[in-house]
Amino acid sequence: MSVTPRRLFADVILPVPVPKAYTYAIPESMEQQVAIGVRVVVQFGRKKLYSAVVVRLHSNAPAEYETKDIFSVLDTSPIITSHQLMLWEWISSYYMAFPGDVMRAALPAGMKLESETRIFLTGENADHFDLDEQDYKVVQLVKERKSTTVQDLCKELEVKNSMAVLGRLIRLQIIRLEESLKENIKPRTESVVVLHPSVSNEAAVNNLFEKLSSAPAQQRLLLAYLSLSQPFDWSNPIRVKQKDLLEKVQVTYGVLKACREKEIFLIEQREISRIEDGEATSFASELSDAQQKALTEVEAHFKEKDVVLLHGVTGSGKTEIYIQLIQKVLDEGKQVLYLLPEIALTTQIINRLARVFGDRVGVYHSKFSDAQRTEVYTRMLGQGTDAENSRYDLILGVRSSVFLPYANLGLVIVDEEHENTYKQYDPAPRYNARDTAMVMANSFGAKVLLGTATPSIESYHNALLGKYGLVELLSRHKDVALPSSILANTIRARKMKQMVAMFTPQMLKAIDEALKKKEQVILFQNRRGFSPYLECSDCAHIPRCENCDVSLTYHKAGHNMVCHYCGYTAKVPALCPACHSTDIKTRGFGTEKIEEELQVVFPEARIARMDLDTTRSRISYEQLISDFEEYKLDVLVGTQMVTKGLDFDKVSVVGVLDADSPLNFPDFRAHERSFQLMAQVSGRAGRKEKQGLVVIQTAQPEHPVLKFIVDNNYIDFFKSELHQRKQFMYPPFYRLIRITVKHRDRAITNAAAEMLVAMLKQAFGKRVLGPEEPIVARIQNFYIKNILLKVERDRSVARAKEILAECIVQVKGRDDYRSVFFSPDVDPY
DNA sequence: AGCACGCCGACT
DNA sequence: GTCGGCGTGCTC
Repeated sequence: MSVTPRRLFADVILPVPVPKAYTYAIPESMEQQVAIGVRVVVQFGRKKLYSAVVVRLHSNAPAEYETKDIFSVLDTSPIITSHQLMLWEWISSYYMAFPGDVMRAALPAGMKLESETRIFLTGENADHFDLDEQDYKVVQLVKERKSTTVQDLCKELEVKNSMAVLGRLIRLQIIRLEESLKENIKPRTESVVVLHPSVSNEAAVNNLFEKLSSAPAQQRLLLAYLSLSQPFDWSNPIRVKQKDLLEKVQVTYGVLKACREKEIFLIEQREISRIEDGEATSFASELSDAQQKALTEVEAHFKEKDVVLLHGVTGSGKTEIYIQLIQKVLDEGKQVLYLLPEIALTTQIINRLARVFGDRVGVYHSKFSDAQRTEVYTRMLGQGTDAENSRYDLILGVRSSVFLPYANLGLVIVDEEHENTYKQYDPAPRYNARDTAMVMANSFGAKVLLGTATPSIESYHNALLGKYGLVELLSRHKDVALPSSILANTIRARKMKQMVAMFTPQMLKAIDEALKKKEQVILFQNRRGFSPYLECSDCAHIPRCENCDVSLTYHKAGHNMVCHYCGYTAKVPALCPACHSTDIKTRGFGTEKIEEELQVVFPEARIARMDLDTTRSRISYEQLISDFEEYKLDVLVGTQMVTKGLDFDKVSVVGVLDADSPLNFPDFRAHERSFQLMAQVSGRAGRKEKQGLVVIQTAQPEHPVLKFIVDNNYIDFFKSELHQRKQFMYPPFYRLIRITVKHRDRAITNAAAEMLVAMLKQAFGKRVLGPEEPIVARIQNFYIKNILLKVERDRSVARAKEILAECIVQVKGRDDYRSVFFSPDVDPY
């Protein structure tokens, strides 16, 4: 009778798009280290090693397959918390994404170690075992180069079972694996100065002063140190930055060095964050009566409700209210997450919060390097080197910061709650950070504040239903008047031949008057559908992308044509490829064209353009903004970007060049988006004592949405929109799932989409829409069809998703549809 | 995702 | 006759 040894198994999430966790055996030597939330290295497939995250431990040996052993363990303590794992699971099931996709989105690249796994000799055991020829060869190879990567080693070995050899050597602890980060994160340090321990009381200092009578520079240094390190505490002398000290005394490093040698000072290295941190210098400013009232209301709602919607018009000073709330939560010893959309996370707001909260603020921005993001992550785990001080209490971040390892979250602020950039689209998981943050908050029992000037229909509806608390702040701060808006009829102006380029007389008059008064102007052009393209004047040929069904966008810089979907670039042809005419002209108008035409009309004006092309780097973006702030520019022409969170005092006129394209966008959110867009741009007009003017150019001045915008009437807009949503079965009454069908062959795409629709209709009837051809029906040589599934709010969405998943499996089961891609997008934007 | 296996075209 | 194209299926 033999007793089989109890073997432990670990289910792990791999960073690959497979539908579930995989089970690996835990070698006895690793039993102590393997825990839920630690990363392990495992072999997956024939020769690939991955770092995976342990999500479950058990002792049920799987019957249907052989388990492989875990190769090695990477962490000594979990780097994923239980809250995070819960969140991963929720995202994976709610957004129908693979766990591996969630893992990829959740961890900064530095912790994913798809980077390079390196092999090292442990320097032990090599002589203690009888190694066969292959083992020996591996050991020799590793020895020769000190360390090597798994990939290189396998290439060189030219044996089939090299993974098995590696595994054996690891188990014998002859070699070990280590994840080397591509970008090695060295802590940044600074020099700090502190009194030498021998100078431990006032008498010692006085004594020193006398000794230094012949060294006035050193005396001054000592004096400056004492004044910089106020309030002084002998038992715990304060460390002063070397840089500050030397600057104050205006002496060179040599003087300080002399002091160190005389054992007056110690110079130490202190690890600092890569993120600029300031001391907390200013306190939150006083709230106005309206702000104070709103704050009180928010807090009152929080007593009963978990989520509060703060509807505050632009310029009403929501940020001050946030600061007060953050302060209170931090005082309770809890953490705060302040979510902002990508474009709104500017240095303006970062600096403002850093001034109030100092180095308790961590910033998580996609434009920061991976090293910086990894640092924020590890500090949140409390694994920074300076442990007690290191944990951030306030995270200021974009979408992906919902994935950080919070320990005791108390409050989440979602600023610009309505922003569609909170929804990730491109790589799965297609999650909405606002909704995900609410789930995360819920697991901590934390409160959520949604702030916006133009609430999303969903959120406002929830507020009116009483699910969220609602606080309205509808007057601007410091009694600044809301701007007045006028509609400029482009059809009539065109008929009467009053248009100058793309400008109506009203628009020109407004710009002219502003310029004369030395005030600034912002012109907004919705990018979508109006990028400049080329057209042959003789045969009307339009250059198109080879891989996608779109016309190529003309870029003046470089004189080339670019596809905005796949990046395909081509030089502008000298002759029309269709008719060999030389008369090729640009059509449509983008910001570039507007800037050009405007310069012709107002040759004196200093005009700049702000769009994707001019703001590729963070520096150029900030440069533009500061130039505009410092009044080095008169007019800023821009896309979406100019609508977000920028506060300029001298802007008196805002022009919307084309209100029609967003209004006519074929999508159920077109009206909502238009309202938000125009309300946001309008909000840029008229700060301080002056009322601003907004000029909206449109071909349909009777459009009801434009009426609501001109009247600044959100409530009635909301009511009318809600009515439509109900009638046409859209959110918030129905949940949407959009399924994108993709294949290289148009006929197969269409047939597979039709088949899926037919199957879905059996289960969902008329709640299935499509298949529809998207605006761009071919991207990178894949033909695309969309299917829309509507699910009632009170129906089980989970069940609907199950049915959908089953249907997809069945369609993919058909021989000819095997290679068709189906990607579901839950709550699409 | 990555990799192997497998079945069809242009080469020694 | 093979080398290699990428379509398909599997990975604990």
